[in-house]
Amino acid sequence: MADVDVSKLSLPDNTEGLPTDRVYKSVKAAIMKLDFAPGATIRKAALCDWFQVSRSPVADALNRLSVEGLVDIVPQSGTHVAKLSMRAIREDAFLREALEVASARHAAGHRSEKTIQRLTRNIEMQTRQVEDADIEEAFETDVEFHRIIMETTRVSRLPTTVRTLSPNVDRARLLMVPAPSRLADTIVEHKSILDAIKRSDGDAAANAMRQHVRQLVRRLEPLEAVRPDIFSH
Amino acid sequence: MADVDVSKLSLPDNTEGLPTDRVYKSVKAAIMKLDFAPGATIRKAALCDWFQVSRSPVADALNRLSVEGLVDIVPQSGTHVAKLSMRAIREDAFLREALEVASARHAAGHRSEKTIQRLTRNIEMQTRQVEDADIEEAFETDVEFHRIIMETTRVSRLPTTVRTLSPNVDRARLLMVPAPSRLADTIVEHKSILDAIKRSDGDAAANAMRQHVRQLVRRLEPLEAVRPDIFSH
DNA sequence: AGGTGTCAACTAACATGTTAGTCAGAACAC
DNA sequence: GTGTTCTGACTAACATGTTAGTTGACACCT
Repeated sequence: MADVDVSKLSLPDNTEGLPTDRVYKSVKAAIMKLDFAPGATIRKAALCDWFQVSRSPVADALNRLSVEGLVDIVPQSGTHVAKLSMRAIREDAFLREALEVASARHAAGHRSEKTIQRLTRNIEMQTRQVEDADIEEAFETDVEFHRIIMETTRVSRLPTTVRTLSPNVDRARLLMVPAPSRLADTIVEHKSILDAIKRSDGDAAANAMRQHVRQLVRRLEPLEAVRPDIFSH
Repeated sequence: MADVDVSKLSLPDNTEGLPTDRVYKSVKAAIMKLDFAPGATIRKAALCDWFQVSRSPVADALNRLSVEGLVDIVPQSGTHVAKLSMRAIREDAFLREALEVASARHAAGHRSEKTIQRLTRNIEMQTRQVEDADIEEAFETDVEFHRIIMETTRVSRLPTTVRTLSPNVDRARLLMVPAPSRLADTIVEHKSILDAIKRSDGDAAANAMRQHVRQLVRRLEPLEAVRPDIFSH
């Protein structure tokens, strides 16, 4: 498999923070943005050259990514960007669904005026952004909607945990062409989640969130056939 | 804070596997069994002596444990066993509940005769073990009950993920004196979970599992007052 | 006595030399 | 042409020397 293109890495000259963290964040971002193709070989020496650091911080950073499942390190052989697989995506999606649904149920059981206000405004904002075809911003507002709900749980690491547990869902999502009709559907689904939270109806909030999250993986299913090069069976 | 007692580590002479893995597994086990007291200082040099390896594998192993939240590495200063905190326990418990509940719902929606048979036998076995006061074995059978349900999801890493996401729940659990009456309650709760799965009633299975899992954290709440030495507030 | 500055000891992070395992390809046998 | 063996280049893992940041204790000043 071809090598990754280190020139796609960000912050090569930024010298702030610990070298290990710089390499970790930079490589992780490249993998999550698909700038590093799934299956490609990562050459540690190339990273050492690029960041102008020794092998230690590079090895440490890749070890961390290995724990998260973003790279595969074959002992005494080589390091590769983890391939996508429909199995991994479905597994990730199960974990994400579990945590998102539990968060929605919690939000309904512990609703506050403040939260409802934030969610209401969020939906209004996204509605406007979709009308104006601001796809990029609408996407970010969508993520924010989920973050607001997760924050009600007071589990501070929840947003990070969800992303860490389901990296393949996020990577695969980038391969989809964003259908405008889907954005409208998203808003409808968000509204029904908010409605359930307003009524303090935990079951309804959980069900609405479950339906919402399942739309994503449902739309990811066809990807494997379209891009077999970056999928491992 | 006092240093950890390296002599409590297992397998000092076992020379199989990669050094990094040996150190990692050994130290992790010591932390999870509370052989390494929460808050105690881990001296890397002592680990090097104990395992007869250089600083590299020790540092790598502790980095992995740091990512999992089991040790706190203070840059250029020192490494400590993560303290317990009721906040961390509640956060862990939320994640565990979310995943266990989702698993139970899935089991009810995808029930097979084989699974029902295994769960039925598991409950019978635990009933006998409780009658015979085989506390240790009953505990293991309890864990197995949850594992069977998680296996229905086909998410192979689920049992590992649950444990990795909630280490503080497992550590705190060791501090409790096992009340015999609790074991009897456990069996009743397992039965109601199994009943719901038999009926393919996802909502009921989820609710039963939620009630069951919440018993644990409810019983952990008083611990902070009893053992303030290993809790950080 | 209480607060402050300095310094020495200790620590993790980083650099680099060394070891051993892996793999692709060449050479060879059939 | 096909399958096998060998070999050399490449890799991650490990050992060890070096650097720089933190901490706590002690002396010193107020």
